[in-house]
Amino acid sequence: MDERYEPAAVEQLAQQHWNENRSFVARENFSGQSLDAEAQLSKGKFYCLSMFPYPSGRLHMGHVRNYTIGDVLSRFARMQGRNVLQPMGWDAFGLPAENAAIANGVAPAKWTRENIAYMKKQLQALGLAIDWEREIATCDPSYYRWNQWLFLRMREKGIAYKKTGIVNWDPLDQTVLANEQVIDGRGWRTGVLIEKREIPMYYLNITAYGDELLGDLASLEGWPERVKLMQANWIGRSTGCEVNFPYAPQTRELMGKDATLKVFTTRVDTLYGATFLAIAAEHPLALAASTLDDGLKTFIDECRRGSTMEADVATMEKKGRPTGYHVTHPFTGKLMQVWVANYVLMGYGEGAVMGVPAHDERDFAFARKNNIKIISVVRPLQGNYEKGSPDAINAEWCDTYGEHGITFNSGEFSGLAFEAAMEAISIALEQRNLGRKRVQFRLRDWGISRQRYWGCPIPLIHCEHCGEVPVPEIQLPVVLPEDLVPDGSGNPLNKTPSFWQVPCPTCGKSARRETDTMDTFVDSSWYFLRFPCANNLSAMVDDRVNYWLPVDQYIGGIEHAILHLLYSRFWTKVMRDLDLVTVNEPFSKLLTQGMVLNHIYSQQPSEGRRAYFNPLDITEEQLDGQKNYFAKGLGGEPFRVSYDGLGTMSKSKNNGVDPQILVEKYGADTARLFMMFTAPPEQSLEWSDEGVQGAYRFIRRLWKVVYEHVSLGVISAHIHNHTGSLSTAQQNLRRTTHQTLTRVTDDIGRRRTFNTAISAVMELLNAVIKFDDRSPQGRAVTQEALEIATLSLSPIIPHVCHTLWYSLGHSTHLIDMPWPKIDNAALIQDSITLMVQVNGRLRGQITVASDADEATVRATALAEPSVCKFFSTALVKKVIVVPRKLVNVVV
RNA sequence: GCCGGGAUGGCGGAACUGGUAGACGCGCCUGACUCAAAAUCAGGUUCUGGAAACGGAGUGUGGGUUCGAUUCCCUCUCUCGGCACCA
Repeated sequence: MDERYEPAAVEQLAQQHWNENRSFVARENFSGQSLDAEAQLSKGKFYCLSMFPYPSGRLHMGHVRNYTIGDVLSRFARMQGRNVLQPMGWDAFGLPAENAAIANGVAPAKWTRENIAYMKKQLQALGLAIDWEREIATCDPSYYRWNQWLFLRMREKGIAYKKTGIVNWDPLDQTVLANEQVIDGRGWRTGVLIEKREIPMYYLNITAYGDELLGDLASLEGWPERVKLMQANWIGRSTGCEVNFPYAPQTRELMGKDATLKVFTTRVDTLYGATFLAIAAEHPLALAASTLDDGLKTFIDECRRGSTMEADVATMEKKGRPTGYHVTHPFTGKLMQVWVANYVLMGYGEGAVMGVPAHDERDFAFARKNNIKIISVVRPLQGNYEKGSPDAINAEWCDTYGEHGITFNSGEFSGLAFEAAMEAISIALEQRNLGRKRVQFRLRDWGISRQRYWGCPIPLIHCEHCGEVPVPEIQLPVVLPEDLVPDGSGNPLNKTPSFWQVPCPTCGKSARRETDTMDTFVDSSWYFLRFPCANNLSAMVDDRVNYWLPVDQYIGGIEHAILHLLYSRFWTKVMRDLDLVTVNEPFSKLLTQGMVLNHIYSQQPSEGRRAYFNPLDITEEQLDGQKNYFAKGLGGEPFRVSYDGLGTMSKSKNNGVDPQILVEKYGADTARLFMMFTAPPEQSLEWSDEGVQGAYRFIRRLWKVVYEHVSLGVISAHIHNHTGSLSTAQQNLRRTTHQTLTRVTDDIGRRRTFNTAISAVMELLNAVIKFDDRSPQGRAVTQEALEIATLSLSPIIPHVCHTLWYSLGHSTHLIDMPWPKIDNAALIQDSITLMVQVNGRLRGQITVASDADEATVRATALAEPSVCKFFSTALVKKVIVVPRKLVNVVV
């Protein structure tokens, strides 16, 4: 064993051993319908999956964190005797490749594949226990052909269908922009005002699975509650009522037809309080009205220019304009104005809402602003409204107005509680054919068409004669040409006739291939189903998928808590309904890791875009009691920049730390140890350069302690280790060793708090250093402590432990070792220390036999001098004894 | 705006089921080694009064429940993630 710890050499040695032995290649042990004997004997499979990365060019710290967590759990499970699969792949389609093409003129395919090659090397340098033989990239035709194949199956079943959708249109570049490419309503490259366009798109009917996606959340016991809650709120199932408001006579005349305006409401109990209707700018009625009124047309155009992002809609000023149309109240027949309002979205419900100012905060504000009548029809369950009736002229909104209460002022439906009112009114509406009870989801169908090049082609052909024709299965995959270079002016596929000029599969006449590609969420919605069968070229999945699925542990960023996870659950259920998989849910356990944060420094130049500076290039100075920050200019002269707080590491904020530098300087083990030690996995992690040094120091200390121990000659842990023959100090170290093992086993296996597992081993190492007993018994106890430290750290810092294991005298390989066993005999303690409080304040401590009864504990506590000086025994009211923890004397 | 998290020393964090607040690490201070520095080792380090013994205060804010609250309940503030075309 070398005296010095040389990470590069140690890591190369371990990785070489794993590679030569193909240590991480997973085997199914699967033959036909039943598992073979070997698999039955083992403790079962463990499919451990970390979210696959987008190949952006270089690994970032979030990746290191994500993949280290997965690796620790994989290696731990392996030591516990599980058959482990830990695969890796690439989420390889997407916008950044097109942006790189625009910036550098390099083809997205080339850029992406080069990035994959580089990042793969980086991942391998981290020593992850990955089965690279199952690697997949979503941009490979052998992968995305199954996107296309399944899309066609969905289309046959009506799950995939076509309707129009709204996109951001840059009129100068003649191109569709993603939301992130629209900044303050303008195109990111052109700076011109963005327009909305309604174009035909393909949708997946995820709302048809709404009830199941919601209901099955309950079965996901291994998921964090907060993620399930977020998904449930996102799905947003609500029971309500559809109400049809008949057109008023003069509106019937204007429209030239007799019809109703349909709305959806969850508060039909407030129907008598409805005083107006509000419709979305895209609503057909709004469009009809705009032809008669130029002012309205201007307003509608303005609304349609506005953002459709929920966050923007919710915060913008609520504006509206009357259409001039009227409808009548279904029960009272009163005339009601129809308004166009910018806060009503066409995509939700019916694109129209009934306005009940007295009982809805948004309607209240709208009515006040536009002088619309306010009528209260629900009173609180108890008492009266605190600030008077909401329809008082000067009333301010208060939340009680929106509560469920008792109806009044509602004709025959007065005096009913919420549920009863909902029921009675909806039945009455149904009888009049003017409405019905209905379930509505907040969840919308999933639009998957993208007017972009770097994605999976949608396998359809448009023929003038035959309409929309699916590409025949035999012709799949529709291969994306890889030599095109987007220039920002629309999808280059549209300019490539060799791609879109095809004969119609049905009639053979000249036809046009669909040039839209699929949302990249499609690619990531089933990749976990492909890993088990990655080498199957003739089917999307095979029986192996049912051996490995569900994923036993899924690990990924909290930012994916809703969309990616919901789409994956949906896709899995669709595949189940097509008899392709048997599982209902793809992921049994989910660990949502927090983001990796770093400081952000920036400066706003007099013109142009804000410039961001890497924290490494920032110097700090105290000036007038305030911190000032400086970056260096091109000539080396410092200039002041502003500090913008903490944010996730990102290219755009220039606050990333390159893990490569870390690995080169300290080695992969230090990088892994730091990431696991600094924060528990679910919390966000603040970057700290000093912390890395600390991790490195710990590994060197561990190395040194083992070195000093083995220089005295190797000794077996099993010799001289019988509790009876050990000194108190020796017994104490053995107890610490097995207490540490107990903690680490629980911390990694159940709690997934790697930081506390590591600190437990640090404490053990500190105890070993203090112990320093060179007697044969002492050295055997030390040997045991160091072996357990090495084994229990091996999932976290596998390379250095690989070498230390040999150094400790073993000829076996660490990677083949099982998790060590806890020796319960070593844990036994004769006496324990209890805290003693007086009136809840800590006043002293006592030591009692560990099996002392309550009376003894009580007596010892009351006799303790540091305690009884705070009271006179006669005044003791109560003594609370918490077994094995504390005594509280109440006086 | 809505939905979901978070807030504990100079810093990252620990305290798992309501029972010793600050484990472990970083940083800093003192000392040892050294011509010196780095590295390493030993000791100290929540604030505050005190020479010490021993007290007082203290887990974002304000309130509540309890013998006892970082932990449970309510209020507010700040902050992070998501909001459907970033992935």
